[in-house]
Amino acid sequence: MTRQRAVILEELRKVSTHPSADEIYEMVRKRLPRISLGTIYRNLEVLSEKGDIRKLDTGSHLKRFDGRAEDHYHIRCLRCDRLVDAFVDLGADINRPVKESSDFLIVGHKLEFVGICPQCQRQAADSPNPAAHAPTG
Amino acid sequence: MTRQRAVILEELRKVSTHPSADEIYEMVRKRLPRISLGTIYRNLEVLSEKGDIRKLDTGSHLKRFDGRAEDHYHIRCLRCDRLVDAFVDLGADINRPVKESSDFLIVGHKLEFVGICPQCQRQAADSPNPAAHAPTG
DNA sequence: ATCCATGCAAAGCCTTTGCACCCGA
DNA sequence: TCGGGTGCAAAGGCTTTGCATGGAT
Repeated sequence: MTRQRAVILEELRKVSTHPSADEIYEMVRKRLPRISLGTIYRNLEVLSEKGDIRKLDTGSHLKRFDGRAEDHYHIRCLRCDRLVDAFVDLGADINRPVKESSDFLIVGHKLEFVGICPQCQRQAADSPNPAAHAPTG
Repeated sequence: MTRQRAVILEELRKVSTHPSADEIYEMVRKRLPRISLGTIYRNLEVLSEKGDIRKLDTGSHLKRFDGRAEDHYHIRCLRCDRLVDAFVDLGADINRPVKESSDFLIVGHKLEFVGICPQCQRQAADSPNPAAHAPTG
């Protein structure tokens, strides 16, 4: 665990904004001005493989990272792309119907809720936006 | 609806493999040898905005397209990235717990199941692979 | 002394975009 | 004639990678 890796992990754990690699780069650079983007990417990869953090590749093309390693879902704002944690209990084993009807060996699922965040709901009063999409996955 | 757009739609509807833009390019090129990748991308965008097809941006970095426009989920193979349809009924409104506990205006969700496809399960006997990831979203 | 991680920069991959041409209305 | 769609090629955004240096054991 190099200093770079430690700082990346620390900074990521400080926030709940699920920053992108580039945003993490900016955060870390304040403490380690000479760090490179490549190092950021390499360490984010290592940390997520170790299970210390999570790489979120659902949704947009831009990958986001989560300092919370325990299982939980996220809600994404369709307007501003804000991503927040959602610690909800869905009440049942969501995989079961698929396990029963498919010949795949199901090991899990990726689920992300989409909606409009409170901030954007307020703004929506001013400038309404062109609707949104439902289940896709 | 230009000839190019029509052929793209036709070819996409012929298959159930959820091809990428590049794969669609190769498919369409057999019928329209002079078509360009740019046209493929532009038309896939238009078609998915019209609701004729679906753009699948869950999972990998590579976008896939689905000729079936009606709501359904997918299962992705962790080993070979194969993507198959899963027309399952989850039995309950998956959004409800989130609607109740979040201040977002929930409009839907993206869900993708992950597992090992039958083909890869067989191969796994020969060369076991390094585990897999569970819920991420 | 060795080995791995770093910094730097270049390359890579997928996708988007500018622009002139062409085709159909 | 007009306007949008096309082909082509270049640019773009994010991520990965090669290589020599550098720090730690």
